[in-house]
Amino acid sequence: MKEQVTSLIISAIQSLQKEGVLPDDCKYTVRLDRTKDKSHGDLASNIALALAKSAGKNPRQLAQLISDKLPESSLVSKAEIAGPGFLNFFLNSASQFAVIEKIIQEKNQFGLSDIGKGKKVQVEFVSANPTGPLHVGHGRGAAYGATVANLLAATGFDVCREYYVNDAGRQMNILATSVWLRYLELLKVDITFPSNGYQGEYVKDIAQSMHEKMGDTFLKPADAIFNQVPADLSVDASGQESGDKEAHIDGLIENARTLLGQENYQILFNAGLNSILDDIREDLKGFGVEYQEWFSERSLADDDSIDLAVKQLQKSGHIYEQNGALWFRSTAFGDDKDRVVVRDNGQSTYFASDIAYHMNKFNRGFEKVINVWGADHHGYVTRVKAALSALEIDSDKLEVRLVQFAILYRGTERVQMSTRSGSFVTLRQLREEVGNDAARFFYVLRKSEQHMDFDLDLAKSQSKDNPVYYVQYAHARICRVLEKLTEQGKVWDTEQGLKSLELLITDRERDLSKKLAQYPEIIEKAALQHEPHILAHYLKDLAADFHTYYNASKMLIDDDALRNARLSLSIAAKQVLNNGLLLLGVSAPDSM
RNA sequence: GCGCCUGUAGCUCAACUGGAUAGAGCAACAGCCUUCUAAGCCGUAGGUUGCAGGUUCAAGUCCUGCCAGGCGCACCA
Repeated sequence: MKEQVTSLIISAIQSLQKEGVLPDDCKYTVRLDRTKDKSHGDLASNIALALAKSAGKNPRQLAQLISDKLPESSLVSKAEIAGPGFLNFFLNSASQFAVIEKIIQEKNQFGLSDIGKGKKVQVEFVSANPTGPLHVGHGRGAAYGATVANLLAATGFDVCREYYVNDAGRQMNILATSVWLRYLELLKVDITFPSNGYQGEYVKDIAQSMHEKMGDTFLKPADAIFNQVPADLSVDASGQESGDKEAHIDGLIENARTLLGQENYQILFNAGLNSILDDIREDLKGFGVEYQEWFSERSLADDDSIDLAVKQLQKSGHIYEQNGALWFRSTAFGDDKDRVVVRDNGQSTYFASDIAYHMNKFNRGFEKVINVWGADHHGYVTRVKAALSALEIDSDKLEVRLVQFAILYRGTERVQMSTRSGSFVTLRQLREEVGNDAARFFYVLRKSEQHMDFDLDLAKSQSKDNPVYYVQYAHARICRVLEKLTEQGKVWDTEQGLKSLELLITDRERDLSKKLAQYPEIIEKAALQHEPHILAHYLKDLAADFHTYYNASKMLIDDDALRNARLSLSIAAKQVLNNGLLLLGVSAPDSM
């Protein structure tokens, strides 16, 4: 509908160009917006304001000229000039209700489009280190990434949802060693658990199952375990600190490796990794988040991708050596300092893996790559983009979305989260407490870069204050009406309903229908801008329009034609609510 | 100190990427249940968009400088 009105404007401008009123070469894009104010009609364009300068006319004058040249159309009942020179279009009522039939025909296809034209897009999200369960911060990234991916798929992009598994590196060694030490505790070895080890209960669980499976295979005496290990951090009675927690844990890792041998160490390492990764997979799946690809960081070392990436940078002269390490000259691409890619001990850094990983992404042919990262990683954006530029990959093809943290509240009380003690609030706890639907909806209710307050009490409450219930309730209400219809021994006569749409004459009916017609544009906008909150807010508004309508007009009335017309409108609303909620990963219940 | 993000009604947030009189929901006040779920609906009130300049027909939105909050500045991942 928008396109058709836009083409009217374009043809008016073209005829003005022919007459020499407007220069032939003037550049313009016709913008046509939905109006906020009903007195401004249904659609408005600022074209006369934008072209006033190149036409050498004042905006209102130009608007009049354009208006005079507008071709006749059955859609538009009138076009008028208003304010500083806006062109306001009023649609006739038949075209306003046409959307109802379209929705009823297209069902769950309504709102889908092919503007993505099958372009390959990757959305990488969550990608939390497999060193412990997902917490509520990851939940926001999960809900955001999954919804963006759904939106892109709905608009015709070829989407790959990917999780980057950090299955290499020091943190994983700390996990493996933590598991081993907990295992040793089960065997009554007298040890003090390191302050920098993973403290969570889940580590003990992994140790327990390791013990059940392997018996005392990994048993070593305490003095060997702590042999030559620097003292751990400790604080004495006067508050004086001594020792070094980092050196302490590194010493323990070293001893674990030598005492256990490569093979046994690897068994422990994999036990920790697999157990936690399985848990993460299961957690995300339960949250309605599915991936096409779980990409292993370790695989990049195993297949020499990292070496290859470094060599390629070397070849193009972006690498230099200093103090025995290899540095990438990222300052040449706007970074504030150069970065090490291979350490003086010959080990490549995490950043080197990241370069190889991003090279790999673009080698797979993605035309657009979206990384969803926690806001604390924003420092990495510049250097990763620098690496892409150095590899002669267009860094604009990479879009990094930084998701801010969510702060949990119970009413007005802030919920403290401490990672230290291992007693953080996990995503699973959140899901159990408020339910998947509320969690998914709340997480995407805010723009991604907005700090967010997540009120647990509100998410659980069954009232209109809670936007999830509010939207779901609208859907359930319509289902209930249909149930009631059946109880009355009647059926919805689709054909009669669609033929009788002109009986829908109230403002509320027109408002609701207008809202429904907006849905495809909303999906498109939310998808292209990668902003799910646009959809969430829209569904809230749609639900509000429906509740208003429901309260004002009774549907199950004796007048067959009007009843079927109203049912058609409501069923269209139900369909759109259903389609929108599906994209958000939220259920559309038949009853509540 | 440098960099990124944020600052909009008492609170939580929008505002179609520069458009018309800045909008919702809570909370406050005032109404609506012999009616398909009152898990809802309808009003009223609430603003110098952190501050100060600038750009233009037009600025919450763009540029500059301040102020406040968050996050980051490793041969860790």
